[in-house]
Amino acid sequence: MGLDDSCNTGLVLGLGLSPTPNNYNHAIKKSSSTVDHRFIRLDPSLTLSLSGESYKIKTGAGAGDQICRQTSSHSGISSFSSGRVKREREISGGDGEEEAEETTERVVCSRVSDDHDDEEGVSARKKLRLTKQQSALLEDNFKLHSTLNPKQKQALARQLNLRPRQVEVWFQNRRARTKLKQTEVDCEFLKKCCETLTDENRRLQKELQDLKALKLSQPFYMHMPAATLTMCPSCERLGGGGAGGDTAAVDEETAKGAFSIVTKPRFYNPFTNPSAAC
DNA sequence: CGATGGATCGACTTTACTTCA
DNA sequence: AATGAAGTAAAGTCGATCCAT
Repeated sequence: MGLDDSCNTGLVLGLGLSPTPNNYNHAIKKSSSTVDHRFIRLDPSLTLSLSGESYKIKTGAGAGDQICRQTSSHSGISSFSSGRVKREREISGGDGEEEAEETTERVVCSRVSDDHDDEEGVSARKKLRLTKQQSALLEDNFKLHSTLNPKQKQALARQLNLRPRQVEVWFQNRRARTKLKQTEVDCEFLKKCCETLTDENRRLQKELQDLKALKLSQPFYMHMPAATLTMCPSCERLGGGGAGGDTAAVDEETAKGAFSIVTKPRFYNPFTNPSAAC
């Protein structure tokens, strides 16, 4: 398309009705004849993707601890201070924090309680905070495949000491975050495109005005044979015309008027055809 | 072949928790 | 130190879709 890799940032840009590669593995895991259209969409839109996306998990605790260290109880939420949790996270953020960590209870911990998960907690919805280890492992798995089949989910849940549902939710939210992030990147890129095109449009409008003014002030050009006009061969710019405009920008009215200079119809592409450089 | 139910997804929302001024 | 607003992420809900029965 010519828009690809425009900014050399590792972004891959596509435009048109191309399949979005999101969850492609999931889409193609189904029978080849019935590709799930939820994952391969044909959108008439600009698509942009990071070649090596990395998502930074901001928080996390318990780098050195076990995947799940069940502590006090389900009811612990209201009994701890936020300062304590904060400290714990800070401590566990770096390396070699095992010692300090040992002294700190894991305030909120995921646990496997497949059978009677909701019985004790009643309606009090408690918030799981994944440990750093859990997050890292989930992240690694996500890099391998952004969706999980039931077996993978089970295995991962077992490995992480979480419920399969929790693994599933994590992957769902993770995909959502990826998509959101991608949308933001797309948005920024389109904003830049818009700005570039606006600038170019402004420049061309000015050029057009200059040419019109030139046409009015120098009517003798009307009688000059086109062949006598000198032009820059590369950009078709008039060699001795004062305003120095790009004649490709000349509108129909002007084109069929004074300067019978044949110009190639061009579609301006701000990335592959930076006319400003001419 | 159509109906049905379960599984899974994305989209959107709610809520528990954290961070920061 | 306490507090409230804003941000973040886990979890809930809902509708759509696929697939086996």
